[in-house]
Amino acid sequence: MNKVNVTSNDPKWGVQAFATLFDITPRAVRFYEDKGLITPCRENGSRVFGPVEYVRFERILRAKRLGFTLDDIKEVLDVMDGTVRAHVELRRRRENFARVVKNLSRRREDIKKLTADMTDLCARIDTHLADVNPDDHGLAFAADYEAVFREHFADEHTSDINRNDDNA
Amino acid sequence: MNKVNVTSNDPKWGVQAFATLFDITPRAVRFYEDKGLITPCRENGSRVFGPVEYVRFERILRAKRLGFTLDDIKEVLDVMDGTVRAHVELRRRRENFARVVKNLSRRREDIKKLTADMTDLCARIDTHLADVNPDDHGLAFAADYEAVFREHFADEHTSDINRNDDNA
DNA sequence: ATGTAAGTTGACGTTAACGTCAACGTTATA
DNA sequence: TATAACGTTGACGTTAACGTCAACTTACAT
Repeated sequence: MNKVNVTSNDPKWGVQAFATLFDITPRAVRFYEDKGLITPCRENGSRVFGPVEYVRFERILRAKRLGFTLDDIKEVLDVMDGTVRAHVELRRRRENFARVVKNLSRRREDIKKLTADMTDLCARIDTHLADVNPDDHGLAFAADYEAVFREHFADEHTSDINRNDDNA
Repeated sequence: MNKVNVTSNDPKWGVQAFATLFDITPRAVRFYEDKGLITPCRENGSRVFGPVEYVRFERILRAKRLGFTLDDIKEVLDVMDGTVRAHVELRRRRENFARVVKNLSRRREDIKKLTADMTDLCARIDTHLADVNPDDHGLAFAADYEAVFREHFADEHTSDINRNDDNA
């Protein structure tokens, strides 16, 4: 329970080292600071990144990979930092966050389907490359998907009532 | 096996109707055509979208939601359409596709973690909003995540040897 | 003292994915 | 016949997320 604040042997990075940790450029890191996503401490002018910045940045990039904008991410970080005291605003953001969570499960479905599609495609390519004679390989896909459309389309549009929007 | 080409009672949409089906603008649809992602048939000048375009567009947007660029997506569609005959190029793309599939499983992890984070945050907001006295709620997060960093960081960097790049 | 490697702040350029007009053609309905 | 309603093709504007300089400081090894 004692807040000793032992930052002695904690790892520290300059902007260059920190950037390469996440496989990005120093420019990107500075850009994120300008946007207010991270606020590294300074030692005579230079930025110094520690463990706190590391975990924070991990989550930033995680969200970014999933297609969220930096403004979206800041909306979350602000709440985490406790800089959003107004209850009305907190409630507003909480609703958005809840929507995001819902959409994330839909993303999972997207990943499933895309993974299936891509592995299937890879398999088709393999068989085609292994094949000796080049037959009408290209049209296979269109034919397949035209066939199963009716059922698919029916499904989509009976459940069309409860639609909801995208990301943030 | 008989290619009857029964397009009689198939659903058809104009660009406006088609766009609203996917909750986007006609401009976006036209843009995708300019990029070569879809090629709807024409009836005296106007674009006409059918089932084929529908399923195609579904997949396009699915990939887009996961952060892929339109050029990335076109690389896939070209192969599906069979317009990439050169074996060398086919092999090249197949490798990329395989990488994409691998990265998609990492995306799943991203979703998991972000979902956990967001639901946790929502819960914290709820308890804070329900609470009567406003105590030092804001700092909770930073403290929590500083604590678990060491172990976390060690994990990250022992498995740092087998890194691989991002999307396409 | 002189590189050299690391950092800094502007300022401007760039790319993707559209938005936003403008100017125009076609069809159906009052 | 006129006036919507729906379509078309440019052409230009916009935003996010940086890249790419330039001009400069600071720390340290030779």
